[in-house]
Amino acid sequence: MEYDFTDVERKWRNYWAKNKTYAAKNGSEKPKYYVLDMFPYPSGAGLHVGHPLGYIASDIIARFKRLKGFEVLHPMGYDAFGLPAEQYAIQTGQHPAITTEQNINRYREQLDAIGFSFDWDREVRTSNADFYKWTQWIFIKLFHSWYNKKTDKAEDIKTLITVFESHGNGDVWAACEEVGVFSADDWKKMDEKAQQTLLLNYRMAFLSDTMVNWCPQLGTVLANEEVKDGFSERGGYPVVRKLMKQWSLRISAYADRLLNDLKDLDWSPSIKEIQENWIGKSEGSSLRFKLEGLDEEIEVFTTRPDTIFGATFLTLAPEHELVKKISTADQKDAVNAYVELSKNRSERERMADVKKISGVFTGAYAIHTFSGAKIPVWIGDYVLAGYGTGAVMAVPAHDTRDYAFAKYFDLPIIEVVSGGDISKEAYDAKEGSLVNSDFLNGLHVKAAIKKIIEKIEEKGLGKGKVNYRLRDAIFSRQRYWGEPFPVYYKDGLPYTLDEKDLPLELPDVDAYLPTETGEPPLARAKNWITKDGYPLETNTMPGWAGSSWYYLRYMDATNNGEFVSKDAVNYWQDVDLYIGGAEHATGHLLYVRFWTKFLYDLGLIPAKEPAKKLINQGMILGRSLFLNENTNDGKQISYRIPIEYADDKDRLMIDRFTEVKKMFTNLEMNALSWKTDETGKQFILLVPEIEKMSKSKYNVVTPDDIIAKYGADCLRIYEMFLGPLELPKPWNTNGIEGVSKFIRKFWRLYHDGDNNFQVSDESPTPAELKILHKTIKKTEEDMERFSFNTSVSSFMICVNELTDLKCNKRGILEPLAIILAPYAPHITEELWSLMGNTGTITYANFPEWKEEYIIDQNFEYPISINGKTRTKISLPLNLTKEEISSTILAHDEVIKLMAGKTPKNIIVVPNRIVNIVL
RNA sequence: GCCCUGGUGGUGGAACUGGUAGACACGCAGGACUUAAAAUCCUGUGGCCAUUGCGGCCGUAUCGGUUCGAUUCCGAUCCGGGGUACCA
Repeated sequence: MEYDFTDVERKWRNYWAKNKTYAAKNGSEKPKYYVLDMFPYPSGAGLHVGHPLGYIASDIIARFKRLKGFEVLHPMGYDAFGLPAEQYAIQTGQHPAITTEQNINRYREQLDAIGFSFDWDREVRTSNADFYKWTQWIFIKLFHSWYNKKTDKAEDIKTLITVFESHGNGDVWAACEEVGVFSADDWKKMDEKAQQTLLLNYRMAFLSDTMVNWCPQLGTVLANEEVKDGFSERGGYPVVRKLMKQWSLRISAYADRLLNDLKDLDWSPSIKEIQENWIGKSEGSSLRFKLEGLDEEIEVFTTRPDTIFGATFLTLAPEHELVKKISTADQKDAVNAYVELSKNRSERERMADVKKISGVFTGAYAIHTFSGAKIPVWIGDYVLAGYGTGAVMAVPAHDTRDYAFAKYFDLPIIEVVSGGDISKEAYDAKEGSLVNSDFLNGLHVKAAIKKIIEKIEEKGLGKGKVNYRLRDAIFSRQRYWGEPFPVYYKDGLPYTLDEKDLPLELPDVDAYLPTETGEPPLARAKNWITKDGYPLETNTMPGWAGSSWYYLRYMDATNNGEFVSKDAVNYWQDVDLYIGGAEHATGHLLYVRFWTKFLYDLGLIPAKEPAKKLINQGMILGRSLFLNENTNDGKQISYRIPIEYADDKDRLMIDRFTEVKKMFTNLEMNALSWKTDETGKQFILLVPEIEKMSKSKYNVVTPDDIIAKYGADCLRIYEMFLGPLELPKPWNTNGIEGVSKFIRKFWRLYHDGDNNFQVSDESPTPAELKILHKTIKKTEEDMERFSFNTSVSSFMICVNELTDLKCNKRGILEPLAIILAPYAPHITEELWSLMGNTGTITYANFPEWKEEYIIDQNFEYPISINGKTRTKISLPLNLTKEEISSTILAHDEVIKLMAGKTPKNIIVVPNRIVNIVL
């Protein structure tokens, strides 16, 4: 008779559900701890063994914190709007809500089977109207806000209107589109339409013509981070640039705060760095150049104003507005041809051609601001229209791209910073001193930058400026399965619905496709108008809308009157530990920070960052198997074989070959290298390869199979035992037997040889107490640094040692059950109850370890000679350095090892090591 | 190219602040129990040499440095994973 996990695990899961064991209490007396997982998109494929990795880790922390006396918020929900359900709807006509519901039910079953301690009363689904009501509500807040750079925060648009009414916009410093100066009188004379049009330039959520990433196959625009190398991240379809009227969110207003506040976050250096790069702050100066014979100026942005005397030409982006105006008659044709060419080249082509230099001379000349020299103005598509001013002052000696351009078109190169060899390559480093630079000569780069900016500002030619790479976030999607905008149009201008009319529910449509005229699917809905007859917005919000604030909703998930109550948010504040994949670094994790800061600015929430600590769990990789066939002409063809056809030695036995043959019509049996096993059966040895786990790669392992065979506790411990949480690792079940053995061995500590429960009330011996207390200490320390794999090891050591001592004493086994409970909740509940406790182990007290049980009287010193360990000598702990060295040197074995030599030096580190130098 | 990570037995990994490298587990080999198997238990297991007895040498990607002592710190190189890419 052995431990039967099936019944025990089922029994306790039912108990937890029935008793709402994991319900979190708002406003509890206890200190709070909020541990959150990135909620999943419920795909049709269900969970594979990689998904629960992070959930198990967070669940262990949640359970540990409960034992430590915290009120723990540990919720789960679904990121339920999204493309796959909609694509499926297009193919089958089935409403995406139905597919989504089915998938969620499947996810829920799988999650429940693992024994997570989620508070399911707080479940959220972004596609539920009572959730997206508040997503729409936040959008309305964004629409009615502007970013005041003077106070450095978002404010109600009313404060801006008040200023306009009294002073116009002359003194307003806002994050906004380019707006001309107007006075209070001008403002008052404007009609409603003019005023609204103007305000649209200031709003945090605004409508504008934007160059977007249009994906024709998906029929929608995509955000920058949804595009990889010119193809859509989902589906891998080509993406083109297109000018469209779109909703955008003014995330760029927060660029500096998003960057600065990173330093206080306990997030991994790599995620911080990815965000830093994505925000892309660069400091420099703007600078205007006059054009010869024209009443126009070109403004450039440069981070190296110190190299101004090395500027030998200017380069404009082909899209630059001055291109047409300044081109001379004899260059006009060449310029037009080049502009046309670049316009039609897709992003993809531009990227592929990075190394290919192209450009054309406009015929115009600029006057060098300081030297007065005539310098030519060129066009080149290495200059991007969207960054800085779309124009650069080219300093070929000190910029690699300018250097390549100058070499190619044979333009002059003047060295102005010493230190490199400009005959060979550009010298980009910000080190060295200035030469050939008039009043800057002799200065170091940093000092020169400071001086030249002063000079530029003094002459009124420009000013010190900061530029960001971060673009405003495009917020419309031409899709069905997303949040409808709470927006209608009057006179062609957008207005928001009244808050009391929320939610604006997603209407039914006859097909999930764009209309014949190319409008989004919502244009198909009947009566898609307000009660006053105004047309409603037909775009929907992107996938990341709901996920940008869902962590707040969990705090107060059923509140119908507010997105989250003040009491709830003041108690829970923010997420203490957030666990999820690193692939969300530039998307979700940036947007959720942005929305948090926005809501904070409006005084709606107390914390300005969503999550204090973030851990990115490593991906669990799949192991794919390939069958290699040698063709007659000596080539090799690989077939991907579903892993369920192979045995645990990667062998495809002959009796399963017919099934495989059905998948591949060309597969020739006699072209394969068959081998014979011990029993005479034929098989083919398949070739493994480690890659991402995915349905299409036939390498998915589901948690269900593992749980059926070994139990949920075993799956939980095994996933933790695989290695450090953050590292990516291939899935294999090689070690799972070891974990399963450990669980059975643990069970046997509490039982006699016939599986009868048997725990004694004898007092524990010092040896037993030592084993227990060092394990408590170790697991507690490991928990602090999220080192779950090493904790599992120490549990194994503990159980092994107690087994050796045949210890079955309550004084040891009861605390042991508690410290193991976060990892193996089912078996420990059962043992806890067998030991006579009523109720759950969840809220027991985590035992405290005591130093007195752990410390030894002696320390076994490793004795090294010249740094190499030679022997070990046990000595009492309380000796002085001198006592230790004299005892050691007098020791027989040491005398033998020293072979008559006199030690040159002896290093004694108390309770660590002794090293004798000969 | 640039930035960030990582490289330890046959395998997953441990060694937390420079102080006994390889914990724990898998696998493998041998043994006990059993009619047999499963389960369980015991022994061994980095490499090379010597194994009658101690033992000796090498070893944390490679090369070099700092140190009484380096998987850990520093420099250079190689390889893997991730991010990013005309951002002026």
